[in-house]
Amino acid sequence: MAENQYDPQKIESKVQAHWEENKIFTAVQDANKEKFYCLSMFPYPSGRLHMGHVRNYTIGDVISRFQRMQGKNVLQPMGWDAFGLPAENAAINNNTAPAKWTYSNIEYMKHQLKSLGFGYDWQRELATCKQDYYRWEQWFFTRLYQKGMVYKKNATVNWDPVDHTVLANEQVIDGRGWRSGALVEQKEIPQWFIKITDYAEELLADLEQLSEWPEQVKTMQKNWIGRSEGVEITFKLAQAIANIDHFDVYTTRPDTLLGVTYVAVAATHPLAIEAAHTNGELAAFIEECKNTKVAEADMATMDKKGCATGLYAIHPISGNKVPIWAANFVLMDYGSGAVMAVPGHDQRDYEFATKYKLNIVQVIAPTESSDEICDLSQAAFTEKGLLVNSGQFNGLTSEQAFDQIAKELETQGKGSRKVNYRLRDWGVSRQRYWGTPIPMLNLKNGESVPVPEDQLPVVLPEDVVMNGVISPIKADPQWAETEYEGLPALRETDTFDTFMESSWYYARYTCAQNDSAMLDPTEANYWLPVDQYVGGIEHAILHLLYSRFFHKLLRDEGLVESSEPYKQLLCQGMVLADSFYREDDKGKKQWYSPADVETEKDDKGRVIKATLKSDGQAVEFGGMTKMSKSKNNGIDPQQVIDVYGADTIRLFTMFAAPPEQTLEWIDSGVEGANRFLRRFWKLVQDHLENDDTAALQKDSLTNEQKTLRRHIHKTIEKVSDDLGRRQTFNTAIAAIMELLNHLQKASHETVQDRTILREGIEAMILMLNPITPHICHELWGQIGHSSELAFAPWPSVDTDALVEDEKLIIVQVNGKVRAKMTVAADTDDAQVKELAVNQPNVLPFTEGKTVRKVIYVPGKLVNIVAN
RNA sequence: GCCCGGGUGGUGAAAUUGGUAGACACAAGGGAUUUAAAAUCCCUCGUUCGUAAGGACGUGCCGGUUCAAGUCCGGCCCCGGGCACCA
Repeated sequence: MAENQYDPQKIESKVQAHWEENKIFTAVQDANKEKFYCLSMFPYPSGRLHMGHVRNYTIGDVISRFQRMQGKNVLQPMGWDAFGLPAENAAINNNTAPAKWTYSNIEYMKHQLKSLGFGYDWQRELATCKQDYYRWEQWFFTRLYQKGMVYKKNATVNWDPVDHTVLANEQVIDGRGWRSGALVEQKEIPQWFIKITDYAEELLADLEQLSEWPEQVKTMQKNWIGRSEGVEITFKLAQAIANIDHFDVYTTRPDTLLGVTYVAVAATHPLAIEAAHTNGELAAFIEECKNTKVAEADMATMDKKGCATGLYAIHPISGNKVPIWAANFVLMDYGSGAVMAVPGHDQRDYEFATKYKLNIVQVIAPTESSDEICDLSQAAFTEKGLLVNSGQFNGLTSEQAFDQIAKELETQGKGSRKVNYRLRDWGVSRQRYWGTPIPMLNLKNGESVPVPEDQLPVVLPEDVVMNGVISPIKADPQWAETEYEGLPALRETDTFDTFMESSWYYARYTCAQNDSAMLDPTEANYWLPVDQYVGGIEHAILHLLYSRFFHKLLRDEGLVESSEPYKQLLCQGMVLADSFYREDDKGKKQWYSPADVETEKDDKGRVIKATLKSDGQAVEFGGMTKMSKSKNNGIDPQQVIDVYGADTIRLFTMFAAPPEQTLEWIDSGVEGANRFLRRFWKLVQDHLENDDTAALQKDSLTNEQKTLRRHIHKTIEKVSDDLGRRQTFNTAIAAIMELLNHLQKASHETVQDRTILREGIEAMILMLNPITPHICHELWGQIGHSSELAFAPWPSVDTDALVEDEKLIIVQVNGKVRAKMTVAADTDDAQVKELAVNQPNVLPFTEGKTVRKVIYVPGKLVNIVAN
């Protein structure tokens, strides 16, 4: 009997060994099969897998195995997004080196991935922190430099004035440095940029080709790129200052130009800085503006403040003098660092003008209104309309005025039409250690040149000591010293943004071991583009946009032929968990794992009280947020794997919710998934006790047998559609569960009964294989197959089995269900309506009323309209 | 603040093109089996009125379109993601 028990640990290690020995998931080019490249976003090796990883990689594995059963040549690789900030912090906390910490995490997480039974081609494994990977990124960057795609300019960073270091946005908490507690300042430092804006138009236009991407993601990208048509206008200064006699602004509403009553420049704009030399108030204001975080969300929500510069500009059309203000909401890094202000027709300008008592002039009147005056006492009028108070342009519509004013400015040489993008060039410099060294040299004469190809890679030393403040390669002056054409030169000590590595890893997998080129064109062009990409929705903009951009750069370098990297995209919803913290005196938050916290919830499920189990004292509730290292709310799947096995956690994860939906993790329910697998196991064992079967006699089936076969084939039809087209794994599993319920209740008295039961069992094994491959592999062998289940063809639907003799029709009166009736499938429409109207449960609701209309939705529903 | 999602029983969810709201599970309650427990099997399970048949109400809130709305439209509320140096 013991042999008959479902023992996941035993089965899973056996089956995983079988896959490994037989190299089932090793992918090689094959001209006879259609290729299918399935990719899941690679993990940051943070230490252990969390539920978000399990969800992501199970989805990818289900799709890969499903496609393999469709006869495709499947490539599914895995690797490590190994550079990044957490390694530096962990190194400090654990008194180790980032490299050592990272490699040991990779080792552990790789073991976890293998124990979950994911079918990866491990021969293609890569880690971005290894020089055989990043050397090609360095090489490619120098190519981009030579093409003029790379430039250096000043950009703003968060500066910790105590630690003398640059902070990531995440390291700024309530405006203070997370270690020092010092008020963070904005600082301008020189950084490298890649001209993604050169590709803005193509990145926008090519979204059209991505028919298998979620609309939501395409909309987000489109809005991020933010194409607008407007006019760039030159304002002359009334009086030049320090050789500056003009500046430019960009507007999408040139029709409101005559409503400009002031202009606003960034606090760090040269005009503001020059004016501050003789204006103490302004100098103080500029100083104050330094104490904001650089994140856009902070800029948008802060109080809008300004200070008059004392300078004036000449309005390009009216010739009036308008004051120039410095304002904290104008970004120097974006556009020209100056904006024109139309308080009558822009809400932000309106609020600013009201606060500082600046003029508000109406120049647009509502089209529909007979009265040309609109009420500007409460808010700006921001819609388009007819021009007023605009001299020669009065009476024009906003659209006509756009053209006329643009034309006038162009004629006078004071402006021109311009297409503008919200998208900014990609700043790739980071002042951190654990990243790819930027392959540039700084010469004595101030020039910068790329590291010559024969000196690549610039290797990052791995055996270092972190002091938590300064990057080890910045701390060691000798590291940077080198020569260029016989002259002393200093290496760049900044490293790349880690988005650089994740922007091209999908391509490198096609030839991960190649040490003679970035990409092998025959491999890359065989496998690319990725057919299915799976990853978290939180990457919908930045990673996916950078990656699309990089693909176009690779194309233009002649390394790939396609224009887009990812054909189909599935954005899995995040796995969320409660988060809890305590704040210390400095305001620094200490996060506690939900596993260590006891909560009380109100009747709406909101947390009203939370206490730490270890000391019984209160902790603050930080909301339900995405599982992450930084909030310490990742739930470790290892315990579930240890207790129930990989198949159970895979099944439960896929069953809990549709893949795109946010999932609030609760582990009750895991038990149910395991129960299902045990029932499935038992069904097969019971069948094997008497598996005497014969060829199916389709024309001598009883009604019960016909019904069971219809269940089997309807399930195959639904599961094929759910796994293939809809990618709703939860409903596929529900359908298979229903089928198990039917098979369990089915008779196995006759040979014919057992033959149909076996048909159902085989279909179940095949359909569950993508989701729970270990148990399926084992049962496939037990029922007598010697073929490899991973390559078994997907079951096909017998359309004869689907035919139904009768249909269930719902009968409504005025939209409310009053009866249900079963009619023969060939009953004609008039007869169905007649039957419906005369249903005993219908008559009381139509009595005394006139039947106005009878609507029949064929095969489904009759609605009788009566009053 | 801006952009993108989401909100359905005690819980996770289903309803695919506007056509039976709650499939499939979890939890709970009741029963069978067992010396006992585990495991397994059976039944009940949106709220409410009713002995029952059946009725009324019900998909975050308010309003609209339609024979028919969880689904479409308008306005709000709440929750989550992203906002360019977390990955």
